[in-house]
Amino acid sequence: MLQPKNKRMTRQRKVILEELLKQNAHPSADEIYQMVRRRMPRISLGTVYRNLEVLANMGKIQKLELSGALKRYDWDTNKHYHIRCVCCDRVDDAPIAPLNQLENDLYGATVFEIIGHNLEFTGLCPECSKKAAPNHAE
Amino acid sequence: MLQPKNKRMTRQRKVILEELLKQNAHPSADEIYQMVRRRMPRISLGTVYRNLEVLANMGKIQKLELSGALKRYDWDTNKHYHIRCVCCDRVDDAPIAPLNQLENDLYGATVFEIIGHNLEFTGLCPECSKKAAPNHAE
DNA sequence: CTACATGCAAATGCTTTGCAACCTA
DNA sequence: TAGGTTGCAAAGCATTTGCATGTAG
Repeated sequence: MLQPKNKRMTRQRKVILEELLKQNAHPSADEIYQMVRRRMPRISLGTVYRNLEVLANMGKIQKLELSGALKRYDWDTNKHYHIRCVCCDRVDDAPIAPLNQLENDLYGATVFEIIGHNLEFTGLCPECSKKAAPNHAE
Repeated sequence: MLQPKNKRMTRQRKVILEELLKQNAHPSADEIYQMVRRRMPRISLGTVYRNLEVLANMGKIQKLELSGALKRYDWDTNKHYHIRCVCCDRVDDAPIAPLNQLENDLYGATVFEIIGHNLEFTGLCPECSKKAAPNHAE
């Protein structure tokens, strides 16, 4: 949580960011570790975790607050929602605009000082949908 | 995940449910364990986890899919949203009606078969709000 | 009776951290 | 050169699981 203020752009930091930028998916820390490892075999998982945290704090990437067990990372720092497959945990962007007025609806109705909100859809991706209903009479 | 079909109402199961029903908050498994332990000192944490899972599958309670590290449990099985304090992790119900039309907006726009959605607000509870801005000139 | 449950302890899996060596600005 | 950073390994923590014993129906 406590981090130095003066951040360096180390080789590791740069490669982690580069690899994440290539992704359309929303990889987990370990998946990013596997990708980075192809270019830097000696990098450690701990370094990946530390750098993802730093990059998120720098605002260069977004740490997704999703309901699954693993944390996931997104190079797209714009506000947007996600949809997660309940079966295989695949995460896509949800094609829906941000609900900007939502937080106003809560204003005055709660004792909390509202900071933000997060919306997540759950569903079945095409692959798992097929698997779940193999004898589905269309 | 795989569970027997014929569920029994054991002493442990009953006490866990009773204690959860008393709560206005949304306790974690360990918090429930602590509460139940006062009445059944020899109950194990594993039993609490197993029973919370069973009770959720029976539809008697709700397992919250929130973004925090811990899973939380709610006796209110009706669809509703929550607001979480980013500072102390306190979770309250969000005073806002379910957005039933939301999933329709996605229909046809995604390759996913939509199952549901979850909306979570983040904010500061009154206590943490005070702590965060002690010299706030109102 | 017997299939389901429990208590206990060990195992799991993701994430964090202490530390000495190593770089980057 | 100083302070941030790394690799490695160990620790942390929530949650799950194997197994022998106990119990509800």
